[in-house]
Amino acid sequence: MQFSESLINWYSINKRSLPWRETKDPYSIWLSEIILQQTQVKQGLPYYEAFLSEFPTVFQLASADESKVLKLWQGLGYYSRARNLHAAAKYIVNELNGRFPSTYKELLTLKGVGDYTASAIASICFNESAAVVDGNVYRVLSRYYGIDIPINSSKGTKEFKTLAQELIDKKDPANFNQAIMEFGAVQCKPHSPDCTICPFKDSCEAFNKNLINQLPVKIKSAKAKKKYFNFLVFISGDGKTILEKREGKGIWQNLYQFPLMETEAEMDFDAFKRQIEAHEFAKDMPFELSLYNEKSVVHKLSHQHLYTKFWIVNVESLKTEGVSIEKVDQFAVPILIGNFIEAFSF
DNA sequence: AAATCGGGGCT
DNA sequence: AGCCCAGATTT
Repeated sequence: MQFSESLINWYSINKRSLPWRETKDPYSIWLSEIILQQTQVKQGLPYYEAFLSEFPTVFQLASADESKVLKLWQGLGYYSRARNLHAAAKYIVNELNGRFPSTYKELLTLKGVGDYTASAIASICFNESAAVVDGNVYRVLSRYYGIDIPINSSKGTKEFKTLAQELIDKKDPANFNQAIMEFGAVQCKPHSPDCTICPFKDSCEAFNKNLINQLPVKIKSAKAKKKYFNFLVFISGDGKTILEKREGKGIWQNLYQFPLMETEAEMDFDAFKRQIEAHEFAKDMPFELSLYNEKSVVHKLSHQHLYTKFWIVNVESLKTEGVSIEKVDQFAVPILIGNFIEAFSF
């Protein structure tokens, strides 16, 4: 039996039961693929259910406000996915009359849809022989064929795509693609896979040369930089606080946060009080400062470690409009802020 | 080619 | 602490 055939056979026996495997509706598949980018099934599953329930078709998604889409996405991370999902939905409804793109090439024109996602939708929904190459596929192919080209080098990206495209079962691209990914997720796991029960143990290069733990090879990324975040949690006498929308570049675009003061180092109470006394907002505005967390909350992102303190600033009244405290939980916020709001409960 | 963009889970 | 996850986009 050929590699592809064995793989599909393995899949038919071992595949997990997942909601997006019960449909070929391109909108549903698209939604699942965007949610699952760099996201484990367990984490993405409740979001998939929530989105499909709130927005059953691309038309409802297109009609929604972005703020609502981001609120539903809250906690999942990589928020450009939500913004691009929404923009693409509007494009499909307004420019394509709601007709979903049906080829790899057309799918690539959607915001947030790259090589992997276009291949996934084209194969699963439209039977196109476009090979997917995700983290699972890199791992399975690099081990089975003993390929040590770094998977995140430009050469590696091309080579693995070419190899996957050669292997794909053109009679059943949908099942081949899902089979190789599922095999990577369930059997050919990153850490200590049980190779003794693997159907490919006889022909797997990495297993037979004892290279399972060396493959795949990946170029290391730079270490995360430390940042020091100080959030000002205003509380006014009439029960309001301040939330600001994050604009421009950087993390958490279009999400809300308490006014942020970033510092070069961790701030203690006296130093921070002096700093904000000198700040614009404090002019003719008496305030009482207290520190919510003496120990910084460390929020770890891929490229930043955020050392965070929440400063409670009690004032009589706000200079700006502000937000009623009971409405705070209607805003989409980073989970770092959301956790604070939940714990503090005003 | 390298950096950026989240958050959770696992070792 | 380091690595991975049904990657895409920008620099």
